[in-house]
Order: sequence, then C-alpha cells, then structure tokens
Amino acid sequence: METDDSWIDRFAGLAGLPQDIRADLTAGSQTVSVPAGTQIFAPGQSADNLMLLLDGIVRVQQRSETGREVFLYRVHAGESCILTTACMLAFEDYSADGIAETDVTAALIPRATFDDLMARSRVFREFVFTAYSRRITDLFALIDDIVFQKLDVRLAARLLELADNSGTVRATHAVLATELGTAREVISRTLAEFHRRGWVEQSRGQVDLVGREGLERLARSA
Amino acid sequence: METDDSWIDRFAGLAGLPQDIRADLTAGSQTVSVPAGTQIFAPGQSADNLMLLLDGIVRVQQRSETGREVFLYRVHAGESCILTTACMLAFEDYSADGIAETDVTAALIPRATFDDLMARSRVFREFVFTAYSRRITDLFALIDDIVFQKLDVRLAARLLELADNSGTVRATHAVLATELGTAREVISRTLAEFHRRGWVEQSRGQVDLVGREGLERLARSA
DNA sequence: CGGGCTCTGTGACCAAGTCACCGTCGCCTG
DNA sequence: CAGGCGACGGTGACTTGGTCACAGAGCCCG
Repeated sequence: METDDSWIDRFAGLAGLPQDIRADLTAGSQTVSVPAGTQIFAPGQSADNLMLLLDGIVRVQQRSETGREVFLYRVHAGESCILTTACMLAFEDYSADGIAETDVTAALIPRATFDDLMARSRVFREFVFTAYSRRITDLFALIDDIVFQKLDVRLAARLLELADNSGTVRATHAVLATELGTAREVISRTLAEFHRRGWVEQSRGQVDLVGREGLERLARSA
Repeated sequence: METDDSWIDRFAGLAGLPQDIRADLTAGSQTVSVPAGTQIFAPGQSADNLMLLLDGIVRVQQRSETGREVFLYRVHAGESCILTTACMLAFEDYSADGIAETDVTAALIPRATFDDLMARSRVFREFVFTAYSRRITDLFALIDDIVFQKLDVRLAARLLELADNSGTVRATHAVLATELGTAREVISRTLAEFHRRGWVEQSRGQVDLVGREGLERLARSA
C-alpha cells in the first residue's frame, strides 16, 4: 500500500488538514496517470471518483445534439474536476466530455472516502465548496464573454493564453473555432485579418504571434 | 420561538432527515418574506445564509461591465439558491444579481447551521450537491442554447414558458431581450414575424399566444 | 391639454455564422 | 514512385443577428 501523501500539499486548500484526516485521505484514494488524448469522462457515464489534478491539463467541453462542440473550461494541476464531483454526488450522469490535453496525473477519491471526509473535516468542506464556487464564477464569465464580447477580441485573448513562451500556438483553425464556440471559417478570416495587421504568421496547424502588443491591446480593449 | 418545521416537507430531498436533524434545522434557521421586486442579492455583497425558496420566484442575472444584462436562471419554490451557497461557503462575493420576481418566502440557513448539518447528515449533503449539480447542468444547457440555437426557436420556447394559463405573457420586448441575451430590436422583429404567421397578438407590455401549436412546433424543432 | 416617459417599429449598416466548393499539403499504400 | 485520401485552410455568396439612429404611439400626471 502506497502511503505517500505528499500530493496533498499541491492543494493550498488542503494545507490545513489534520494528520489523521490526511492519512485517511491517502489511504482511501489512489493516483493514476493517463496519456494525452485520453477521454477521461463522457456524457452518459456515471462518476465514481472525485478527481484532483496533480499534473497536466484536462479540457472540458460539451457536445450538443447537432454534433458541434463548445469549450467550457480547462482544469489545471492543483484544481479539482468539479463536474465529476457534482455528478458523483448527485448520482447523475455527465453531460460533458473531459479530455486529457497533456499527459495527466490525478488523485482519485472514491465516493465513500469523499463522503466520509465531507462529514469529518471542515477544511475539506471548504476546499470542495471553494472549487465549486470558482468554477461557477468561471461559467458566468464565459457566458458573459460569449454574449457580449466581439470575436476578434476573444480570439486575440485566447491566442495569448494558448501561446507557449516562444509565442507559438499549436492548434488548427477548427480547434480554435470550438474553443470559442464559433465556426472555422470565422477563425480563418479573423486570423487573416490579424496577419494583415502584422500580428501573426501562419503555417499548417500553427500560429506564431509576432506582434503581441497589437493582440494585447485588442484583448484588453474589452 | 417558532418551531414549525413543516416547510421542510416542501423539499423532496430533505424528506429523509431524521427527527433530531429536522429540529436543529428548524431551530437554527428562520423564514422571511419579501415583496416582488426586492433585490435579494447583488454583486459585491457577501452572503451569510443559504436560501431555500418556499414560495415565489427569484430571477438570477449577471450585469456585465458594459451595462447590459444576461439572464442566467430562475429559482422556484422548492429549490435552493445555489449561487448564494457557493459564495457563502467560499467566502467569495456574489457576481450576479438576484431579484424577486414575485412576492417571495424563503428559509434562511445561517452559515454555522449549514456547516453543522453538512457534517452531521448524509441526506443533507446529498440534498445540497443535487441542487448544485442541477444548476450546473442548467448552465451548460444555457451555454449550448446561446451558442447553437437560433433565436426564433429560443424565443418561441421562452414565450411558452412564460405564458400564464390563459396564454398571456406580460413582458416588454426589452425584458424578453435580456432574458435571451439579445437586443430589443431583434425581439421586435421576431415577434412581428410570429404575428405574421398568426401565432401571437401583441399589445403594449404583453404578448398573447393565439397559435400555440406553431410555437411549439418551432420550439421542438431544436 | 401638454410634456415627458416608456414602449414599439423601422431602415441602414456591420459582424458573425452558414453553405458550397476548391486548392494544398502530408501521408499511406499499392 | 504514383495515386489517392483525408485533414487543413481559403473564398464568395448568402442569411441571421446585433447596432445605431430616429420616429411614432400609448401612457401617466400635473
């Protein structure tokens, strides 16, 4: 039996857990790793574990009846996958997909352990509710963004987010389109416009930001 | 001291509460009433109580920086105001407004009572998480709707929802516009089209549904 | 009755989404 | 190596939705 509980320290909200709770949490959970691209959860599948992300990034998106997809949010290391939790606890099925964007390591807390900790630890309760609250706030911000923000502004912001430190975004136009809940053609046209302004260079499956200032100015002009 | 705990029975999820918990819940909470139009909570204001709605309807919407508003969801009798809960527990401020659309009666559960019940009762925990889960699912559906659904379909569905049993919707075009996160002019045009098709009659501040079948067919044609 | 308000209607315009289709590139396979 | 296939990106024509500016109609109230 693995007794290493060091992963708990990656979660600021769990820092205050007393020793005995830490021990039970470690004993009652396990860590798993999956490669990039794995479908971690899918609609119509019920959840048995709360996932705490130790490493990697999970993309959560929703597929609509029409086959198109909307990006909802990303879960990063140090965060928990709230949706999984919600469905686990409510005995409801998922209504969204979760996909590992990178190799992912996570701690899995089964329902029984989760319920036990909720009952026993005030710190744990606060941790869970804070995670919920943050995600809901994010969703509100997303809705606001979709409804009120112009597309060029949203795309500029997203490119800046997705760029690695050399200023490269590795994504096809189609991917960017589902990120923003729009159509590929619109992305193509907007990127062409960005190029015309000297902000980006394009190649197949990749966008290079060569004029960050312009993009930043546009993104900030909310 | 009021010891009437009959309001608890209005919440299906609380039916299984044992007697002692019921008593503590009743003793540790209070019921309040406010008239229609009251602003129940607002951004930047922190929450101290979990609200369970006994009677009436609360509309929750978000105001964006630009001054426009998006409708998020309604809370009906028998539901709890999840957002309030989230913020109460996470010690965060609201990011949305809550407005009483009708006269409203609600049970207020202070933070201390809430935390105590979360620790002691499995039934109560499930009640809370189910409420969360439902709201989140609703938000996902809302996002889907906004992104993919055509406006006429959304308006038709909303009119059917808002109509009283004589088929009348009492709302100005401006109100319908914020409900759907669009502009007033668009509502005017779409209603004019519905009228042309013989589905609605209009008068100032009110829409009468005279051809429900047409609206229903459109709304179902998702 | 007249002034000021809210509510609704309209035309012109722009931004975004949709549809149909084509060219290019990379890769796999015969 | 040739041919073919599938993913990717570009484009034009069109529809839908959002914005702006403004005008008329109903309404309240002094």
